[in-house]
Amino acid sequence: ASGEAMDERGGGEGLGYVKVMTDAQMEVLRKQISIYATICEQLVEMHRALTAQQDCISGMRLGNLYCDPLMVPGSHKITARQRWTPTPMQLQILENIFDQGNGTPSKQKIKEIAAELAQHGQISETNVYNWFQNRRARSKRKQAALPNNAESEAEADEESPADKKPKSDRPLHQNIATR
Amino acid sequence: ASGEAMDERGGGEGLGYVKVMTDAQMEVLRKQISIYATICEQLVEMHRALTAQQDCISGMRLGNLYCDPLMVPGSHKITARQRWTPTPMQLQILENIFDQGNGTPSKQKIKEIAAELAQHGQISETNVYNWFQNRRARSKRKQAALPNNAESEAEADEESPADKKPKSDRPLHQNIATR
DNA sequence: AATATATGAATGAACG
DNA sequence: CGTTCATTCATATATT
Repeated sequence: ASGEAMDERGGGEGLGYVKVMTDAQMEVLRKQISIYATICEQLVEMHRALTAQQDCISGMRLGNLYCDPLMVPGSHKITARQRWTPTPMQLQILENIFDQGNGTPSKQKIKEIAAELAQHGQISETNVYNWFQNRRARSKRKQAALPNNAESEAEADEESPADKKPKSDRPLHQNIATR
Repeated sequence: ASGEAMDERGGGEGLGYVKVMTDAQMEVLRKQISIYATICEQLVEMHRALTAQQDCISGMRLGNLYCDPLMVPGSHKITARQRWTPTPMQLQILENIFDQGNGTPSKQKIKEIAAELAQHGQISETNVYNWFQNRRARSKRKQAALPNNAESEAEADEESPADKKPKSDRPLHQNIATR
């Protein structure tokens, strides 16, 4: 039970169930991701091609901030946030690194990562450090929190076979233009 | 998708099983899609900005790739996630506990509370944890609001178990430039 | 229905 | 490091 204890949301009725997807639904999602991945790659490439020729339009760089790839998360960059929010691209990269298993990135590593991420948006080494700290802590917490809850009287709420460390599941399409 | 999971694993047993995903897995996918969606949006926008000046480079239009397709309706509606909603009974109990002043329900307490609430409806420890976090944070924020107003703030450690959901101040920052 | 508000959940940063 | 705080996001509910 409590497979993903720290993440499950109570459904509604007291009936203990595991929310699941059918193969068909899964297929839809897979396809969606695939489409996005493809489009992203194409767009990134296209962008490269375009910017490569931007030189001829010397004056028109839109300043230096010419909508650099995936700047600013939610929307456009107009809103100055006080706290850092990783851009999708940054997130992708971070997740990738995290999934590689090498736990606590050394100070040196942090620097490198930050440097790379800086190409995709504003970021500081502290941000990277915090991110890894949080990521790890939360991943851990998720995995815990399921030992005992047999005290639920009369509730046949116990099962959920698929339980594991939620860490190693690779989102089947993780990498795109990680550069 | 040929419907069911009749692929590998010959599963001769008459009971054809359905391959499914847990909530956690689903969440991963959802996030992935979300990220891609965002990246796509930004890339497209970026592309638009660039092509706007492309006139001098006429030959480089790359056709109309614009991933305008059915997806990316601005907000990725791929997977509407539902959230836990406390039953009146659960809410009552939670409020009671909260009003008892013990500001920080330790993990152990959380477990107990969750166990108790489970008798009145589906719930998880995370739900309880979140509830307290939010309750406290919002109670606090409310206090901080309108410091110098004729309204005296009979707040904090009052009782009134059945009381809840007072008026809200003005967050005034919900959505920003949402396209 | 469209908009506004309430509130569960996610998460960057800070604390001990 | 583990835990907590503060802020933000997304969705459920209420209001028009």
